[in-house]
Amino acid sequence: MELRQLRYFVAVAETGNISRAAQAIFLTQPALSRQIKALEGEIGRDLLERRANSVRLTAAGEVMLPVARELLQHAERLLQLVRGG
Amino acid sequence: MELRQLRYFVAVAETGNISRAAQAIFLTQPALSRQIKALEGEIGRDLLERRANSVRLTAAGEVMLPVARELLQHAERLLQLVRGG
DNA sequence: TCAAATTACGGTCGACGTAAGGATC
DNA sequence: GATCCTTACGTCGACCGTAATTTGA
Repeated sequence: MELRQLRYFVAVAETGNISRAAQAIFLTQPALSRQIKALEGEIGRDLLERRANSVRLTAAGEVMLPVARELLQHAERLLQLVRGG
Repeated sequence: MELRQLRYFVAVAETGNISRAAQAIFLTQPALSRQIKALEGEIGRDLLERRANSVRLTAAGEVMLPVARELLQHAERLLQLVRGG
């Protein structure tokens, strides 16, 4: 698991749509789809419930989202702290 | 910045020696040395003070170490939470 | 048929290992 | 000279984009 993948996951969760998320983070749909799959594989849980024209978070995804956001904010704070000091 | 690089940095900080850290995390000395350099480049601060037979943390490195540890623990908690739930 | 996701395939960039070089004790 | 760290160089894997396939409204 890497921060990059958490950023991807949060982007998808925020749009509820892999295509738009991909645009938002300047990536293609397949690339993003693959990374989410890889993340799910490593975690051992599905994070998205694939639907017709969109995706929804699974229970595991709902649990993950706020913690992933915290973690990314934590990483931002780390950078500010080390750079600022 | 990726979690992998933070894991590498913590390993180096814990041994005070790139060679031994590399052994501990099953990596070669050059690979580890490069990743630390890359991390320093991205952050914009030196993290290590290169000495004769070892390395020491710089001020920025000392600031970074505890936060990096927290962040990695945070990542572990995330995994446990998502897997356990 | 349209819009979304996935799978397949090829290319490119990055991380790694081996080997060589440099510095300090 | 021994033990570090770094630089150079080639390889392999990972991520990415394009194209093709699949699925559902």
